[in-house]
Amino acid sequence: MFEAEGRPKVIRLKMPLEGEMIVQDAIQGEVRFDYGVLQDMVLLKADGFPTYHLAHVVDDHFMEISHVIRAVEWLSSLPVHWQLWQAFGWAIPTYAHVPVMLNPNGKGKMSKRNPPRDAHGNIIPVLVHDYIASGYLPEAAFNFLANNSWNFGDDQEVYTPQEAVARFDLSGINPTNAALQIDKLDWYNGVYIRQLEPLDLARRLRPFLESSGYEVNVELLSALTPMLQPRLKRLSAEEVMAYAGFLFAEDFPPLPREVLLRGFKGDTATAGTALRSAGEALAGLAAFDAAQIERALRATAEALGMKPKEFFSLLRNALTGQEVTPPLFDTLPLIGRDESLRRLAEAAATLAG
RNA sequence: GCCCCCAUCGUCUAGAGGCCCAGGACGCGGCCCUUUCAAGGCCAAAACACGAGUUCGAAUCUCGUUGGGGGUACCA
Repeated sequence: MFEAEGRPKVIRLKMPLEGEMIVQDAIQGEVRFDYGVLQDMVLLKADGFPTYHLAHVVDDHFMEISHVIRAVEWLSSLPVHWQLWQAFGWAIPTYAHVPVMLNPNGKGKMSKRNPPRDAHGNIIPVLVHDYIASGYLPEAAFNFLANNSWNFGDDQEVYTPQEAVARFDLSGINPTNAALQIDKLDWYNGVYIRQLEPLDLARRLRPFLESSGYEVNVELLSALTPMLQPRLKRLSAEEVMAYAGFLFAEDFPPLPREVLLRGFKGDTATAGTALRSAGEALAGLAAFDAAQIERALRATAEALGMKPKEFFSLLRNALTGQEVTPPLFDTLPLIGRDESLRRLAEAAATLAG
């Protein structure tokens, strides 16, 4: 009669009206549902296409799927699927409903539709791809994720996928929903960055610098990378520049007095003397390498009766213009002897004038 | 509303009745190292949601409450 009237029709799965259904889940254990509250779900829509429920069971049967692993939000539809398997008379695969990832603040599940935000209101990435683009190493992301709702055991936090696979078992998954702790991802990332071969790190850093518009001198980057390695939290031009921007600047214009004297408590004349003395010491070196530079500069500081801290902060100001840099002994060779001497002389001149 | 799942430090977790006045990690605080920043080392603070049971004994078992999450579509 419906058809005669031209009305659309669907095909539903008839569920028992009463009784209790017991399903098995590898993580949640035995779950019970009253048939009374379960609906007759649509299997074929009016347009003739199957719903997920039908497609899932039919597809997975013919694809010989052994384990269905999905998030707990699917647990509610498990009875329908269970009933379908039984209706078809097919063997039911192992179901495992894993906990969902909660937003970092623990409120609501992670979703790209409503991305979480940090304390500053910035969007926190949701897609794995976005994490990679944000400078997180795949190996760090894996390790971090693996430690959510599961753990390696033996109080070991850092491990490889191979090690994890060897130990992993569905029954070891903690059914509790877990909030993502981005701070810990940052820590993992640092751990993995430090484990990289320096040249590998340099290679991975390069595209991030280039996409930010920096021209990369491969030799310089390779020499710089070991200094960056213990300091970087992520692969990002921003972090690299925070430490070594002075090596990437187009030119190095004269620095104002307040920059040159930043953090220095002594008088200007003393500062000027220190810079000139450092220049003289460096000029006389047989080789411009870290070991010789360190020996010469420490001797100079001692001769001047200055504490290393005040002496080196003056040099850092004059040579880099930055408050934070990798250790000077290592970075000076990257600046080069001539340019280093030029910067020291220029700074001394500024202070004298 | 109804149904389902979950519940240990701020966060991720260890813990499957006595080994726990609860262990590890991140973060936080302090100290050491130190030319700045990191890294590294050491120390500290920090939790069994609550209430009833069961038991000689409960973070571990049961029930309830509260809280959180999810589902209630001709979406996945």
